[in-house]
Amino acid sequence: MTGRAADPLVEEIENRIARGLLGDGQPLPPERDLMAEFGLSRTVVREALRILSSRGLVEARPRHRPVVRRPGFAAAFDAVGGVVRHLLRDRDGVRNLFETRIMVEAALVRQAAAEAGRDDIARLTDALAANEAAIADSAAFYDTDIAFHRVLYEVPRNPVLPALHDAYTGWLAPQWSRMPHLETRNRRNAAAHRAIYDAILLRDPDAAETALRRHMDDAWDQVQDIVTKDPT
Amino acid sequence: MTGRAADPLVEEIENRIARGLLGDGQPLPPERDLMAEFGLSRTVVREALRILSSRGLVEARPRHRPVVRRPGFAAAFDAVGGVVRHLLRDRDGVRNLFETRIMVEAALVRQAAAEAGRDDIARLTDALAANEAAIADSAAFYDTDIAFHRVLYEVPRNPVLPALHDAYTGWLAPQWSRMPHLETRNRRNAAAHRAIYDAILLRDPDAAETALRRHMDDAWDQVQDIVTKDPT
DNA sequence: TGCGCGATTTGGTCATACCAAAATGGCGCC
DNA sequence: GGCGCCATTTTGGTATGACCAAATCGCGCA
Repeated sequence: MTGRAADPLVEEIENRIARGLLGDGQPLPPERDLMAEFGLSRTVVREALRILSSRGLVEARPRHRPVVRRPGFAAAFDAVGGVVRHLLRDRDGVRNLFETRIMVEAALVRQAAAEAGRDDIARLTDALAANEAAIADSAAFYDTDIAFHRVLYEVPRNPVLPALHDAYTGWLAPQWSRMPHLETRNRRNAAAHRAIYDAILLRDPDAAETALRRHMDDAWDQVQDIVTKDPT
Repeated sequence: MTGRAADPLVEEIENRIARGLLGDGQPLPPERDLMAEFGLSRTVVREALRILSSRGLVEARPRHRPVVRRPGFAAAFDAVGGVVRHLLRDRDGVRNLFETRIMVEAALVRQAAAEAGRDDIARLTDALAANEAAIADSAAFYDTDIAFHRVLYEVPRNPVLPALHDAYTGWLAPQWSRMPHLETRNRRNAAAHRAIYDAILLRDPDAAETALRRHMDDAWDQVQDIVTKDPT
């Protein structure tokens, strides 16, 4: 395919990570050792490290030894961060992404309404209580708001979904943080959360989806005018 | 944050691309020009180019000038390809990813049943007809199968979704291609497509979702035993 | 006008050197 | 004897310069 000299090294390290020879959190061998072992120049070794880093297999903080990361789906979403932030420069990009989030969460609340277990309900209850208790404190409200939504992503027990939630919130945070945080807003959002919660308790997927969509559309209205007057 | 010397250069090129100074498909200036313009060593310039490449902003084929690519959401999914392929090495990874696909497509068929327009229906009709006409030809059936599903991703008019579909099919293709292609299977799958199609025509989201889930679960059964005995 | 071949450009790799930050290890102090 | 501080070593980041091979460009020829 490519024919890069770094490819064999990349592949070898990938294999070692997959086999567990290089465990999670363990530092990679020094670059000079790698060039000795593979007979490659440092240029190529560093090239390989950068590729591994961009794939999320290795975490390369500036002046530190690269650290092995057995990648999870979170690493995957990390890898797209750069592009996505680019796509969020215009309002359409933000809207498109947010629409997919609405779609996903609509599916999630339907699923929660249909098959949430006892423990899922319990965690939803706790998250909602924490959220309502934080209405007066906008910073805390923001956190508990996110936490409430996150519980929805945890219900299906699929590790892709919590990672997706983290990605969504991380990407959209810059937009949302510019939204004015008012107690009346908080109260409104907490009420929306409760509506979703109630519908799930009632095992009513349609009502849950309706409540979720109302909530998300409302949230969109809150930020829309702000996103519009984006500089740059 | 990082303090890399390459960062200013990366940022500058990102800005030029965002501003349109560097148009889509246009080759980037030669590395030697960039080092002259920014007073950086070629090492750093190449580092910057690799970063841009990993972000999908430039397409760097091995021996060619890097080409500017105004990134779309497709580029984003491209960027994750490496990690995802890693995560698909074990059966759980495949299952987790496929489950998200089921969830997304379930949401899509619901939406299609609820609000597909005349043209959407027309394209679904055509795609289904093409699929049924290809039952005897497994290669063609595979293509038209994908095309039928793709129409579902196009209904919401959100560019993220077709890109997601391409990503799904690309990632899962290695697993699916090892599945035996039999005419009886094709007939079964085509029938499932028709069931989904009928439910959409009837404007019945619940029936559409049920048909879709049945179809996808069936598809999973077809590959499950194959995925299991993955050699690595 | 179109094509082919050679000169030039340009990306890929290598070798070396130097710097600064990080890791290391030993020394002295408590 | 244990713990923290400092000098040494290790190691990643960057700069230079050179060479090769492929890609590109341009000139001349048919």
